[in-house]
Amino acid sequence: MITSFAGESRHFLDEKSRLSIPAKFRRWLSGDDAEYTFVVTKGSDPCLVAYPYTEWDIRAENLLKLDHFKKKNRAFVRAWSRNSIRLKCDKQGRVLIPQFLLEFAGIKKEVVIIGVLNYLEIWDPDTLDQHAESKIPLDDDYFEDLSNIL
Amino acid sequence: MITSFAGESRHFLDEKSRLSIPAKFRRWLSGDDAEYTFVVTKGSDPCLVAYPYTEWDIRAENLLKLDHFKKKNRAFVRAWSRNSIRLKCDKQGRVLIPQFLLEFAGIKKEVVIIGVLNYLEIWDPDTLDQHAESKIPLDDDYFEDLSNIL
DNA sequence: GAATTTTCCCCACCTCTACCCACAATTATA
DNA sequence: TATAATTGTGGGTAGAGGTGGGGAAAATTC
Repeated sequence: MITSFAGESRHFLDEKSRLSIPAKFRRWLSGDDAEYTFVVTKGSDPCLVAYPYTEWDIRAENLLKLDHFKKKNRAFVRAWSRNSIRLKCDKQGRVLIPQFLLEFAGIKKEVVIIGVLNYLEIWDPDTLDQHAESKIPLDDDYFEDLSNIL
Repeated sequence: MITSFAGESRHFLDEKSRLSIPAKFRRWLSGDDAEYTFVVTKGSDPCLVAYPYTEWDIRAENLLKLDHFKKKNRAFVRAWSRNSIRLKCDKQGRVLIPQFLLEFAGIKKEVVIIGVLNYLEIWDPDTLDQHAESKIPLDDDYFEDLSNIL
């Protein structure tokens, strides 16, 4: 069994741009570790993604194996790494998300946090609505592929 | 778990050409060691690279294994070694980077410091933009290869 | 050996972070 | 249902971090 997130919740950035991580997610993110450390980065969709630190670390270890004499690899690792921010909740369970990440996701005040299996997604509500509206067509072929794994 | 750098931050050289190493990177660079010693050298890209001393040492050990009867190897090791400068932060967490290294990276006043897993990169912002813009094409084939390790 | 330059320690200042406390709202428990 | 515990949010404040600059010590040059 994997540690998995589920559900969503709605929050607000406070005056100081701090974001409360919902308590249930917070515990999942950090495991039993009381440090509440995790990694936030840009998602493939216009949202932010938060990994438990252990998840991120596995990826980092793998990227270390890439041949750094190849320019492509250096470029990829650089891009991947510079957007990944290691965050720690304060004693109230809040984190300060860097401005450039908030801007990337178009987050102003209101925020939707979605648990997606082994990571969290952090969305601006409007962006999320639009994104969901532009319904990606899930056709028969797609479900046929899915049926192999579900 | 590895000590790994992530994220980036922006700094300025002060009047005396001193560069503040961001506190979070500083701690990672030097491990538990309070001496804040690390090694800076020319990167493979037009930037400077800073290794924790232990990381640099591993590389040095590996280079020792090269066959020194081969001219190419001697030339490479010589170039690599003469550009590697051991630096120590002052009590304010700043280092004085030699002029020839600043020139190599085209650094004038503003600086971007990027954490890349097991080392730091130090860039001139404009150079970095151009370098990122000249997007090394990361095509589908590339990501297909990547998916094996991520 | 004197003069100049370079390096590095120290102090000062301001900003930003993260701790602390507070409290309302919600959820859990008796 | 009443009470207690947890959670989300607000805001004050101490301290850490980044930057600037004076001046002593060390190194270099003349």
